[in-house]
Amino acid sequence: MSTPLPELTEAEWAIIKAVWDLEPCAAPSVQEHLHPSMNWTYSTVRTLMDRMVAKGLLSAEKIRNLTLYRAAVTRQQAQLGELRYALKHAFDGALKPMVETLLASEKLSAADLDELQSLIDARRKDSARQPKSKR
Amino acid sequence: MSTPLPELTEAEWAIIKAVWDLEPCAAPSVQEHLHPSMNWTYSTVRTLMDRMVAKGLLSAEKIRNLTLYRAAVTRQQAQLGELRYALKHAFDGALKPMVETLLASEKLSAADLDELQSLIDARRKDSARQPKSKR
DNA sequence: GTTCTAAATCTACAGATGTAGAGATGTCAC
DNA sequence: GTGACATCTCTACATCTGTAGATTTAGAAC
Repeated sequence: MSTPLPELTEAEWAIIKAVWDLEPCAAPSVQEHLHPSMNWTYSTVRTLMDRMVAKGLLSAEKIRNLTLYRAAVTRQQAQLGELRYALKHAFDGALKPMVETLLASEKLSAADLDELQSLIDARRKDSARQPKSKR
Repeated sequence: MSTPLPELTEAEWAIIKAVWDLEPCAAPSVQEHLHPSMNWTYSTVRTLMDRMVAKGLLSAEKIRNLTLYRAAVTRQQAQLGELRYALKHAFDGALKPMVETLLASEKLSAADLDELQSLIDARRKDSARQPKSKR
């Protein structure tokens, strides 16, 4: 737990998703991969990627005149970072209102609800196995 | 469908929460209210608030030499904006993985799980009453 | 009216972000 | 070694964000 869960900008999300798909990869590949959706030039992509390396979101390894990039945070970590941000600021850390808002705002099929149901059930078993951590 | 759900920075969250608490209110009150936690000067608070007015997050009404501020987005809207951002970028719009991550990452008591349970049940009833499609 | 003061206005600046052009350099093919 | 091409490096600039000092103004108190 060194890095304190990142929050990414939209541009950074686009880049890191491409990197997750392509890694290890060079900047030109990422640029090509994103070109249809983002229309960014090589320079733009490269600048973003280097700034992300500086921030610890990507790692770069230089081989000859080629720079290979890799993600330095996992998808899980990035997802969690975003969730935590919302949880902390929009909901003052209270999980239930957050889930409530989520459930209320999205259209969910009965099947979706079933799946959520089983997530909760699974969770319940876990807690049973490992009784209340602390209180 | 007026404002397309906002995303707020940390500073903006601090301000708008104060405004929700105090509105209608003048900038000095907000500054005082936040001083213990944020330690911002009046200038800082005022600048932030005026920028938020420009963005449509707050509204301002000038009375004599006093400017009264109000929130221009509801707590719900702001919360949803944050959730929508996470949902869209971190989870590509897929709700279930998002809830799953949330449940997996937070420590939840049996009581919490019960509450989530009843949220889902309530949701299920709604869907039943108003079968799929519009809402 | 002069002073005090609360509130406002104006201006500024550093750092982050989005975006990209221009030029340098390494590599391969002859 | 000369080109052609791929890739990199450097620099730039506008906008947004966090932060705040300096100056001005409107109203209150004498």
